[in-house]
Amino acid sequence: MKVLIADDDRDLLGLIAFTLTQASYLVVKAADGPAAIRAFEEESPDIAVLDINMPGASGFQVCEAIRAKSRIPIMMLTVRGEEEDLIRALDLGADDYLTKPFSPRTLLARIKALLRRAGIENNSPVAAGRVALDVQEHTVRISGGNPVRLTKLELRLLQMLLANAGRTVSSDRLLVQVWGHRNSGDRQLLKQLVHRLRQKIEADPAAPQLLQTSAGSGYKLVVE
Amino acid sequence: MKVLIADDDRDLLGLIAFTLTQASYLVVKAADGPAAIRAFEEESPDIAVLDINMPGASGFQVCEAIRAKSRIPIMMLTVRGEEEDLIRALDLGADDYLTKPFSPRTLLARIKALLRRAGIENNSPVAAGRVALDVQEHTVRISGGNPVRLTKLELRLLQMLLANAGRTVSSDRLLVQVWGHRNSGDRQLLKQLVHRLRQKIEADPAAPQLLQTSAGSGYKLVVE
DNA sequence: CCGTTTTGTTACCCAGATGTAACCGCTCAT
DNA sequence: ATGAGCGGTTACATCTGGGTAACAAAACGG
Repeated sequence: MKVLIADDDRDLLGLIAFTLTQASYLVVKAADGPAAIRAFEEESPDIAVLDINMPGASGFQVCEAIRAKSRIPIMMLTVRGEEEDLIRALDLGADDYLTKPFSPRTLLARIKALLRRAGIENNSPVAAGRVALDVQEHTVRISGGNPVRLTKLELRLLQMLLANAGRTVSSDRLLVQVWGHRNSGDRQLLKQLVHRLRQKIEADPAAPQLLQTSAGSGYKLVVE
Repeated sequence: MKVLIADDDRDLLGLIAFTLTQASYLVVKAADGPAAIRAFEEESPDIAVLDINMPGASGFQVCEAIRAKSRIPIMMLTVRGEEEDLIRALDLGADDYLTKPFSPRTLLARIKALLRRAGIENNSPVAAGRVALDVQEHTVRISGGNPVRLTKLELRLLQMLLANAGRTVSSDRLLVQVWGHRNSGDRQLLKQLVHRLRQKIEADPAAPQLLQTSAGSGYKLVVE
C-alpha cells in the first residue's frame, strides 16, 4: 500500500512518513505541488494526502491533476478555520480532509477508513445471496459452483454491484467507480463490460438472472 | 433526504436542524441516545449524525445499534482532543467525524460529501398517500400493490406531481419540468404522457382516481 | 521480443420509449 | 344547433438505449 504525502512543512512530512512507515505503508514524499504531481505520475500511489497550502501548485491544483487521471482516495490537509477551502476541495473530488494540527494516530485512522471505504484494502471474500466474490483471487463463485476468473474491470464492476446488492446502481456511478473518470458518453464501455461479465456469471447470458438491467437507469445485482 | 441528528446540546441541535432544513433536508432530532435509536427505527433516515457524549446511551452505542441493522452513512461529532474516541468510532463502522466546534457550513459540506460517496443523493423512495415512488428503481407502488416500472419521462412527471401532491400543477409548468423547454403549444406531448402514466397507475384508466385533470389548467395528484 | 489476454472502438439490430397526427366526444358561447 | 376548443384515445412514425459481434489497440506474461 503506497501513500503519497505532500506538504511543505519538512518536520510534519517527516513525522507523518515515520508514522506511516511504522504502520508498514510505503511512503512517497513531496515538498511542493509540482513534486507531488510528478510523484503521483511516477509512483502511482494508492492514496494521496495533500496539504492545501503549498508553494508551486496548491493542493487544489494537485487534487485536480490527480482526479483528471485517477480515482484514488485523496485526503486534504488544511489549517483550522478555512472552511471555504474544504468545500472547494470536496467539490474538486477530494474524499476526506483533516484539520491541522492533528495527531499522527488520527491521520492513520483516517487513512485506514478511506482505504476501507474505497474497497482497496479489504481483501476478504465478500458474498451476497448466490454470489461469492474473492477479491484476492479475482474469482467469483455462483451458488457454490466452480470459481470463475474475473479480469480487473469485471471484478471492480461486480464489487460495486455487490456492495449495493439488490439496488439499482446508476450507469454514471458505475462508470466513475470502475473507470475513474469518463465523459458519460462512454456508456459503450459499460455495455461491453456488463456483457462480458454476464458471459461469465450467468447460466443463460441472454436471460440474465443475476445482473439485471434497470432500463433507463443502470444495473443491479439480484439476490434472494 | 432525511437526516437524523442526535446531540444533547439543544442549542447546537437547533442550529444544525435549521441549517439542514434551509438546505432542504428533512431533519429528525434526538436529544439522547435512546431517543436516537428510537428515531432511527421509526423514521429510517438516510444518514445519521451522532454526538459521542450523550446521556442515556453514548454515540458509540447508537452507532453500534444502527450498524447492526443498516449501512446508512454515520457521522460522529466529538470535542477537540479526544482522538481515542474517533478511532473507536471508525472501528465501530462510522464513516466520518467532525470535531467541535465546527461551522454549520462545514457540517453541510461533509454531509453532502458522505451522501455523494454513498451514492444515495436523491434516490430514496418518496411517498404520499397511496403512491410510493422509488426513483432509484424507476418504479411506483400504488397502495402496496406490485411495483410498476416507469419510463424516464413518466417518472419525471410523477415526481413533479408528487412534489405538489394535492395541488394542481399547470400544464406549462409540467412541460418545462419534464421536457426542459417547449413552446407551450406542445400540449399533445403532455396529453400523451398523462395517458400513458394513467395506464400504468390507475385501476381504471378511463376514470382516474389519482391523476386527475384540472380542466383548463393542468393536472393534480389526489392523495388522501 | 512474441503470443495471449484484456480493454477499447465501431457497427449493427431490435425493442421499447417518445413524438406526431388524426379523430372522437364533450362543453360552452354564440 | 353548431362549431371552436379542450382533453382523451388510437394509430403509427421515429428515435433512443441496450445487446451483440467483430475487430483494433493496449497491457500482460513468458
